[in-house]
Amino acid sequence: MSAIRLLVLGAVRQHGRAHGYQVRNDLEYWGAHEWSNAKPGSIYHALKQMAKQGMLIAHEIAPSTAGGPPRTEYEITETGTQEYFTLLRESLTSYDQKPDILSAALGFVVDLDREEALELLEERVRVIEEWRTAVTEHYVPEDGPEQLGHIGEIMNFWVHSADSGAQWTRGLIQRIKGGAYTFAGEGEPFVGVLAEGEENPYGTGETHPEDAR
Amino acid sequence: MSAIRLLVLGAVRQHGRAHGYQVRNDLEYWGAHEWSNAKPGSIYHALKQMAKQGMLIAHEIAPSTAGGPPRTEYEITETGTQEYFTLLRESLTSYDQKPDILSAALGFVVDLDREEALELLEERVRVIEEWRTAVTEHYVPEDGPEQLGHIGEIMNFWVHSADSGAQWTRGLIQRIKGGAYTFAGEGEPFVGVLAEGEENPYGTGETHPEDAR
DNA sequence: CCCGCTGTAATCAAACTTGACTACCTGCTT
DNA sequence: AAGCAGGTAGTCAAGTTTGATTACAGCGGG
Repeated sequence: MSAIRLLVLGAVRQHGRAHGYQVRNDLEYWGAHEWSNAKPGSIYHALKQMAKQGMLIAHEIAPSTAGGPPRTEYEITETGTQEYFTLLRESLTSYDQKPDILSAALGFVVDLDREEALELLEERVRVIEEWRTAVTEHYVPEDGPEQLGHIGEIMNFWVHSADSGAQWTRGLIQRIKGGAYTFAGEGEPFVGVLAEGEENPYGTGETHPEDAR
Repeated sequence: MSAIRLLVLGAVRQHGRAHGYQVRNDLEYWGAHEWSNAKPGSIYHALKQMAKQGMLIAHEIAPSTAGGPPRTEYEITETGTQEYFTLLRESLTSYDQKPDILSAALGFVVDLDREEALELLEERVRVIEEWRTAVTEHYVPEDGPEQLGHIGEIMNFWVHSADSGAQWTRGLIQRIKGGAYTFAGEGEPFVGVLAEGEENPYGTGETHPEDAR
């Protein structure tokens, strides 16, 4: 699974109704073009695909107030909302060491209630720990890890990343337990989207260092 | 860039001459199907593509000794070798927080000489540190990170990962400085491929825990 | 002897991703 | 008044990835 569907569903949902360019702009605002595959092509493709699959309804809109070709607005359906929460929960608990999935989920974690978020994150820690045990048990030869030579460094790297990920998750759990952030049903939600016309301080301006791949 | 080209080039190079299934088997032996997109389709596609681009030469082979359709053996060219080392150096120094690239490069790091490997890894640490500085400076609003709300956790996560990655790299540098592993030109290289007929202890047997996405 | 099972080897369609490109309008300049 | 820079909105072809499926050979049991 890639992060794009979760990102797009989440963006549309926060707006209630959004066209492609709005979604694209939100994702840029969140920095998603830096750490995920949220490029225009992928976004429009995801919108069309999910409309075809009944997660979004496409509304054709008259040639737009401000320039450009006729645009399509999308609205999330019941199926789409279910899919959204399924993806969100999955992304928070699963450990596939692709950081874009977790990043995307973090952006939406407050759509859950505080208690569920904590449960999912604790599950995440458990999953990472299990993964760690299984990997070390399964991949270390009986006659010691020296057998692996430098190949062992790959495993070493995975395990290090897993430990670091688990530690970070524990920190997040503490912050959430400590009352940080506003979760579902706790009053005025934090608004993470740009209103129509609001300027985007993090738009694709000067090149960011990450571009130096 | 994805890890697949580096993996495939490296595998072919170690064999001298290899057909798709051999490459596929090596990658499985290295656990690459767990942490990268090294699925059959991608491997065969990469072989064909790189043959078209002159990095590999394809030799049609008679219908094979042991079952299956006629197979094609691939041999790396001079261009392919250059590309291999370019990719390898890039993968060691770049920081794109996609762990599969680094993992792949780790598997081949001993194809460089010890001194160059150290230089590249030190460069990697520098790149990560620069990235960290740039990101924190660029993405933290003037009026403090609290402005970001829970969205700030995404950045927090990136930064934590970057720090962890830098720390791990420093550890690796120490181990290599301390004389670990056998690098290019230091005698008998470590053999990380399966000989024809050798059984693969890490083949796709029982499900690994990572499959629980 | 032939049927299904396993292992070897590769292909294919469908989905996804990428990066460049089109098209249109507004406002500012010359 | 022409033109062009810049913002808005989206499309497209080419390339890549995925997961399922095909094709063939050898082997063992009934």
